[in-house]
Amino acid sequence: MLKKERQAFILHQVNLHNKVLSSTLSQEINVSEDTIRRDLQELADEGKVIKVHGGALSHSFNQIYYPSNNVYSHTHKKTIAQKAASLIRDNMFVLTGGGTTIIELARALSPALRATFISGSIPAVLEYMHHPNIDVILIGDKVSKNSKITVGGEAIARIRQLKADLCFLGINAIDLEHGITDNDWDVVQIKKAMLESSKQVICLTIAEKINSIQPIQVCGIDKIDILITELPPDDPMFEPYIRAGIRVL
Amino acid sequence: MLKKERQAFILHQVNLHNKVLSSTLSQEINVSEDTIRRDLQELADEGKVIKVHGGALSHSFNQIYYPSNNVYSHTHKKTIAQKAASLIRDNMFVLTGGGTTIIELARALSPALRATFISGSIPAVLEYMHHPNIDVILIGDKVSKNSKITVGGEAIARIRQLKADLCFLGINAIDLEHGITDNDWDVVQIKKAMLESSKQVICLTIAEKINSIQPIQVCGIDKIDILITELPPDDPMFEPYIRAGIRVL
DNA sequence: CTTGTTTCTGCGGTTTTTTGCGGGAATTTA
DNA sequence: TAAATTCCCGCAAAAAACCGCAGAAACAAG
Repeated sequence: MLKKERQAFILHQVNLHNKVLSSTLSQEINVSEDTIRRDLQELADEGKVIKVHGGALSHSFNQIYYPSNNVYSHTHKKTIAQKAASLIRDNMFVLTGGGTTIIELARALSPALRATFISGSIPAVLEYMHHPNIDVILIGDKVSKNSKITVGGEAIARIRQLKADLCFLGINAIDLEHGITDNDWDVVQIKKAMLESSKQVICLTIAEKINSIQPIQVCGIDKIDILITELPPDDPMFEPYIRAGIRVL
Repeated sequence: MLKKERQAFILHQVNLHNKVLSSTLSQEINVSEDTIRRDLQELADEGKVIKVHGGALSHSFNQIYYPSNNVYSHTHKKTIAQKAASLIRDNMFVLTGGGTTIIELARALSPALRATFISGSIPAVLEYMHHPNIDVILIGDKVSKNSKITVGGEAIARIRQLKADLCFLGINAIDLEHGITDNDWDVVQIKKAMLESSKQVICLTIAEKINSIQPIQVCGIDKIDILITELPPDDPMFEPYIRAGIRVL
């Protein structure tokens, strides 16, 4: 069998099944695994396949990746994400909501981190999936198209069964008197369940949203353990919150 | 034998078999391999064949095996998706797996369609979310990074609670004797649960995967109600499947 | 028909390509 | 952490390609 012919066959298999194993191919074509590996390397150099440990993947399958950079207050959210990521230790169970700040958190995670992330947010799960050492648990239920998270009784029941180490919530409004508030009934129910099911509750928000109010309450400020914004923790804005027992980062 | 005559014969062989070996040609025509090589070189310079180490290939070879299209068999999958979409009626409950064909199905849905889609595939759910009148139910559990669907006992238990009208499965291999087969244990478990939880099972695949085998069995062909490929249903390839009681579209 | 020229072909020797294999490094998995 | 895969590097053997070259064949013209 000619080399080109063999490579064509391999490419065919990759495109057909989205993945191939070097061992299987070497048996099918009756050549050594080294040869297969060299072929895969060449095809990968030409951009025809994606070479991975043990075989290769189809390029088209993995290409659902969108770098959304034009997010409001993007740099602010990045600094928030950095601070939040520093709280996560190996082998922790982390419960997260949705929202752009959480997405940034997902991107800020160290590749070396080994942890389990649980979320009902589809964009967040997409990001977690790209990390090498993170286990991702998706909470199922009806998908809310606005917020892109799963909502409903089933999701809440699943969350109630958990006891996570950390819970990260991107919040829309926080105020001393009314606590965390939001504007979507279903999402609020999920957030409520999440913060009840976690040992520590960490709220992420840009400073703009501090001291603002939305129609529906998620919880009082007494439930919050840590508050993270893009500002340094000694900003005078935070004084009343710190007095209320919240740690600010 | 004249040189021109010999080259004409070689070209004929190349076009006939899509490939020739210098060694066999030299035996057939009774000339030295050097002569064959010189002939192939000339034909290659004229653009008649593609010379490779050990022989030569026809141009159609490259057209067949190196498709210029970005996504492999993309147009095929679109026609499959069209046929599949035509089966869905308003107010149906539809269970779907993952894979590129299912993504195409999601994109082929009429904006006017009102239905409920249930899936554990994250890319598929992303597509369903974009539709105005579709309710999306996400099946939760641990996320398999390879296949981008949720897998595990929790997901299977949720699927078992359902009885959907239709179940669409993108399949990787189907064969009369071995039925539907696949190569990922967890995914196979999910697919098994899905086809048990649906009144009708519809398999989507490009025709190339017909009569191929993968290591793990999903189900026998008796479980399949409808089979959809890009080919017309009267293609002789389908005869044994139709005799086995499968409706082909 | 002969002769000089050009083209073609096979052959020996050298270079390049391809492939399998051994062993150690790196990575994954249990 | 240890065991098992898989990868990577270099080597060696086999196959194929390349390079001249010389003899054979073809061709043109006197």
